[in-house]
Amino acid sequence: MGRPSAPLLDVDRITTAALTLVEESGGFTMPQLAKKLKVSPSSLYNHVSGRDEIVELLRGRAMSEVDMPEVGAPWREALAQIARGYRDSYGRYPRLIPLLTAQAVNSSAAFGMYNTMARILSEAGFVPADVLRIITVVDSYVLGSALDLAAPEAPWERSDEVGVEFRAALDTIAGAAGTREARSEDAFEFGLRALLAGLDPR
Amino acid sequence: MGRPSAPLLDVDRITTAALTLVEESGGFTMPQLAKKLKVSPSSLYNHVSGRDEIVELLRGRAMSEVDMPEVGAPWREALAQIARGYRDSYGRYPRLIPLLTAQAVNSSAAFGMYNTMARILSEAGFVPADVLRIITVVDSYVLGSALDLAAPEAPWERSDEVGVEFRAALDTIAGAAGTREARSEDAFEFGLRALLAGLDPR
DNA sequence: CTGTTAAAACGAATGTGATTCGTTAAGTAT
DNA sequence: ATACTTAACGAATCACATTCGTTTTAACAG
Repeated sequence: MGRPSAPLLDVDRITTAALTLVEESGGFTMPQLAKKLKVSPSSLYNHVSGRDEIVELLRGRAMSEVDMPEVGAPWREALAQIARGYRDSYGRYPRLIPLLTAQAVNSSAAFGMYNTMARILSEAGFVPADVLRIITVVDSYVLGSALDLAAPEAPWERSDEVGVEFRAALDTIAGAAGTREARSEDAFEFGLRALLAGLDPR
Repeated sequence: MGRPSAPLLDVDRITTAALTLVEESGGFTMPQLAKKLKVSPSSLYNHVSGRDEIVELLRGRAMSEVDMPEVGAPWREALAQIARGYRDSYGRYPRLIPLLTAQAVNSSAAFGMYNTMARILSEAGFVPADVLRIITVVDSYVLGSALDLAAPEAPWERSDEVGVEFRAALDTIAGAAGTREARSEDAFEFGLRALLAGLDPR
């Protein structure tokens, strides 16, 4: 067939198609991707180095949409805003998360976030060792919450093996009609508040 | 060759070999597993339904080693102990974690933990809705921390793109000679304390 | 223009992985 | 003994990631 007059592919189209596939089916393969793009699998390698690079592109796509707080805001608010934005950027594409956790982070988009958090915490009066701890903790909590959001269903969806206290807790969600997604967000917000409340520059 | 006089395989041996492979190489494939067991790949299917079941067996192996606090302990202590044990059970096999996050939870080992947490929190005076929130939050935090532990290296191991405050924070770990593993645990402990400090039965 | 180079598609081929199936031989119950 | 089940094997199938050689054409230098 030879080279087409107008290019059929570019990195952006590949990324978008991959993201669509992930959202639809929870994953993607090179043949699937090629099919969606009406192209043969090997053609993809003219634009990306391989499957791993596509995963990194997806990470970049998800992370790009985090916005930073304005300077001067109270540190708890600022930190909460970053954490929320970070978590939401994952929440937009829940099924993407398991793919991202399987591979080492390479996106530079994360750096801006780490830097901003470090500045906020330093100005709040935390010592450098605690700054690093808190960044790690927030990072872990956000990632864990994202995984919770991505879980196809809560593991406790089976009525046996559940004790009375747990049952009482589960009954509260049976009444209130909230989606699993909404409950995940509610829990995230609750935990974030608790975490921030428990921090203190001494 | 036909059936051997003594069975070469059983579920336990398969699980152990798979765990060894994961620890050694970060993953396992059916052929690798068969080779390690000196058996042909297809023989494995006489004992397990497939690869996914082996992953679930690995989860069970990791989770089985969490011990529960004695009754009557202060709720913060009890909760902290569970969270630590939960996290340590992952920490024993760090390279296992990415495999587990890629698949839905099916292990009943987690139930005992959820039930115990529900009991502790109820007795501490938390309302059912908050009990569920806290269980979710702790679950997320532990899983996220486990992922942090499993990460091959912190994403900020590149000197460019790092702001001054962040650099100051990073310098604190350059001096003190601690392993990445130790730092991860330190951060986990720090965050756990903050989280529990921020909780209150009202 | 014209000739060369590089880009972008393709199809074929390779290697690996998961899984299934038919066969065989050894244990086990009747 | 006979029949059934268990647990191994090897061959075969199917999907996937990736590489390579080929082809067509766009872009560019003279």
